[in-house]
Amino acid sequence: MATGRTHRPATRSRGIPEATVARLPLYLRALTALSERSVPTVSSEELAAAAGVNSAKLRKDFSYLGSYGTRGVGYDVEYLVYQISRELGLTQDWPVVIVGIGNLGAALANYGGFASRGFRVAALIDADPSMAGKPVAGIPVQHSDELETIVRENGVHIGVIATPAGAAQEVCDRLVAAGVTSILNFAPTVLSVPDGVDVRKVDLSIELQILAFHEQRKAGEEAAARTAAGVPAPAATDATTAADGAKRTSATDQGPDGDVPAVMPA
Amino acid sequence: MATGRTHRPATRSRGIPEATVARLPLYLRALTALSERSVPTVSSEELAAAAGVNSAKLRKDFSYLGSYGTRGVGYDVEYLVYQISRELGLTQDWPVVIVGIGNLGAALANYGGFASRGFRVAALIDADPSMAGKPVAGIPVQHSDELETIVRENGVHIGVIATPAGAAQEVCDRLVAAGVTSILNFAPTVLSVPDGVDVRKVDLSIELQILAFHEQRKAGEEAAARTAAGVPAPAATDATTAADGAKRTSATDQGPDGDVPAVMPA
DNA sequence: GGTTGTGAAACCTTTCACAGCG
DNA sequence: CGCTGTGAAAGGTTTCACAACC
Repeated sequence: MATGRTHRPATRSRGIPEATVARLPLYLRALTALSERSVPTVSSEELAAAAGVNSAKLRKDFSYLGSYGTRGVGYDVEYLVYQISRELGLTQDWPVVIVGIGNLGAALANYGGFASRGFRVAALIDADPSMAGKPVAGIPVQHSDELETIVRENGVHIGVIATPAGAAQEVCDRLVAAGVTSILNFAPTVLSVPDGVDVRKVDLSIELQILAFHEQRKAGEEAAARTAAGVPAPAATDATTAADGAKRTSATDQGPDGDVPAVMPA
Repeated sequence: MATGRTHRPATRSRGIPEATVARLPLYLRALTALSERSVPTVSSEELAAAAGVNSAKLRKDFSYLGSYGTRGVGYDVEYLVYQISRELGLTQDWPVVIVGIGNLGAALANYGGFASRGFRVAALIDADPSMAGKPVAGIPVQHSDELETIVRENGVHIGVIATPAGAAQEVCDRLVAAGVTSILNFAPTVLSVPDGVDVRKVDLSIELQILAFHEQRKAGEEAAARTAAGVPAPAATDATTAADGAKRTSATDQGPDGDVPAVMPA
């Protein structure tokens, strides 16, 4: 594993596990909802249910941030919102550029969740000259020629790539050269980036394929469960998958778990 | 852990770890590209580079599927494509419905990656009556009233939710009631589903927040590294900072790592 | 009473390193 | 020789369960 840094020699204090970091936004969302309903405090149990994780995990996660709760009472909603926001770096606002304004790019530009958190869409960029000037989500699209200028002048550190696969690497290179150090990639490609640049990848078809795997397994199980010595069907795996809680109909662990996109210090 | 079913006589073999399952689509994509270039065989090293993981991991992953390689040579591309496709359940085709045809829904409908794998968009559904009949990606949008009928008549097991947050739970309930057992959720909500239904969640703003966390940390490190006794900045982490990795510009481990969306047995 | 915070155990994932085979 | 396949070690994550505290 060539990976340059990543390792970080044990980073004492403030050594928040990746798995925990990935869940903080989930807690933040749940807390924000509570805050809007003016709920003053929550127990780990309640908050965990709202965020779709279990309470032991949530308490452990919070323990990495510090001791922000009160025994016998719970957590102060407002205070926690602030602490988590600060930890995630959302108390400042991050200018973001979106490159590739097709349907997906437009969807991203219109997505309210950005502005509500510490993100601001600084510019929309597309290679198609006929798009230039056209407003999307109230922001005029700019031509790729401007990419470097835009990134530099706005001090953009985070870029979103929503171009076709073929254009992604070049866009990535230009973003990085202009100063971007974090990239959210929606194109179905593995991006090469220099050391020190983080890439996260979101891939629709990969998510579906993972679902298909489990779906197939369900079908196999059904068949196998009733057929004892049945067909040479795709061998019903262990189980792991589904089934876990009682017959409850509440979400129990929807959040992060263990896969797909991830930060990679390049 | 109230383990509902799970029992199953321990069905040995075929116990593929979740982390591995999440990477199979990555390998498949890389292999498909090689296949298109008519490359007959690959070594674990080459394939790993193309998929953005390291070779030891890749070999371990493949070892769960069986021994499909040849020592001293590598893996047969076509054969591996087939084996992985089969393992993921992509040799059959999965009808999928997309609910909520806004920008995101349209982007999904237009996304080529679906059809190319074993997925077929069986229907597009939206609650807005004025959308009804309008073709998106060549498929006419149908009104939500038809949801149950569409799901049943097409034998749909996988549903994609791209509605606003407020509508997601209701849509989810209806999909599940009609027979859907796997859901890909793009709405920023935690969905409640009965036991046995898998949910995967893709959340744009969460991905950005995770990037922001690392971005912030980078800034903190820089400041701290040069300031020894500097400002009371957000507590600078350790700081492996400066030069340490090679100057390589290749991606090393972009793929899955350990967070975000995941299957959740409900 | 109730609920947090946390060591310790259990579990899962990645990485190492090399035996085994073509 | 080269490369796979895999035990074993290392590291990370989740869960347990209970002491500490309000």
